[in-house]
Amino acid sequence: MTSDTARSQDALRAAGLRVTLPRRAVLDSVRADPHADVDTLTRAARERLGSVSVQTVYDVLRVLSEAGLVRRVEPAGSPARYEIERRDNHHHLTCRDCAALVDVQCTTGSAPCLHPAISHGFTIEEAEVIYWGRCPDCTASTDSTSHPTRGDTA
Amino acid sequence: MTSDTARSQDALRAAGLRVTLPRRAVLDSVRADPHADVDTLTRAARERLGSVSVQTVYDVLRVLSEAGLVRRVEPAGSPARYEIERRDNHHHLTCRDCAALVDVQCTTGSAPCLHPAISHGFTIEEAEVIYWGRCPDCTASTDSTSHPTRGDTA
DNA sequence: CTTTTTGCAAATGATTTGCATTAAC
DNA sequence: GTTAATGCAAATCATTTGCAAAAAG
Repeated sequence: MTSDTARSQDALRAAGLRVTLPRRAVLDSVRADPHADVDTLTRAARERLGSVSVQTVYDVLRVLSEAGLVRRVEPAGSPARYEIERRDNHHHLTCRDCAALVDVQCTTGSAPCLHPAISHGFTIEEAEVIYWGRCPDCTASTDSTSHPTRGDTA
Repeated sequence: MTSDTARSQDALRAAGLRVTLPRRAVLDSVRADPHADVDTLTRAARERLGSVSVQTVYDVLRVLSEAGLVRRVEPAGSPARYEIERRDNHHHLTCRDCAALVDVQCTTGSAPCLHPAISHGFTIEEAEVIYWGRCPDCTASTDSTSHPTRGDTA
């Protein structure tokens, strides 16, 4: 028990973030329940703390995501879910009906592949690939310069 | 002009859908402006029709998506965008700053690949892969039987 | 003429914002 | 002591729902 909390504390320190009870509780909760959504994480954090506001959980998750401690998974049509960032290039398998979400580790090394090593019994209908990055304009204006208003569509 | 509208009319008929002015207008608009969002499509459809309600555009897009005529692209953090379904296994490149969205055609045939043939000048940070399908439970209960409430998390 | 589609208004639900209070460093 | 984090309420924004009126087959 203490070990997990200590681990979270170390992770926060290592990331240069202030160590607070809500941050430790949320990070512990993400570790304890991978793929939990904000609502679930709020309840889990409350069990550890007594009380935390939903907005604080949102704030903590945003900070942890930006710091690279957690990864936000946001399949279209269901609320965002969170997992500990493992930097292992794993992907996700999700159910169109019940929104179940499981990890998939690819066989082909670093490149995503169409047939995941373990399909977990899922019937796979589609592999959705989205490459995230910066467009030429935003890459150019990345340092401090103002970039095109978020929301513009190309 | 007439050719596009006729094409949409044929596509609707072929899909077994009723042909209505809003449906033709929205389908034409998607063809004319790939990756447009609901708001943009509503304005475009209004230019063609005089008036359509936003809710109708939503309804039409849902119907067209279900019929396989259009494909919904929903990168996390920006409103859904739509394109004509081409069934060509192409993927998307999106900008974290301005949400620009462009198509990517992979070189490796049917399997998604990490380095898109044409990067369009984007700085690529991450390849997000989500496999869509049905989990074992939902696969089992696919025919008429009720399935687990949408929203359950695994 | 029967079924589907449209339009409107209101509801929903996840997420963000602004600001005063409190806690970390 | 300063700066940053929390809590609360209210706002936002995309999207859905319910139901009456209109149009398609």
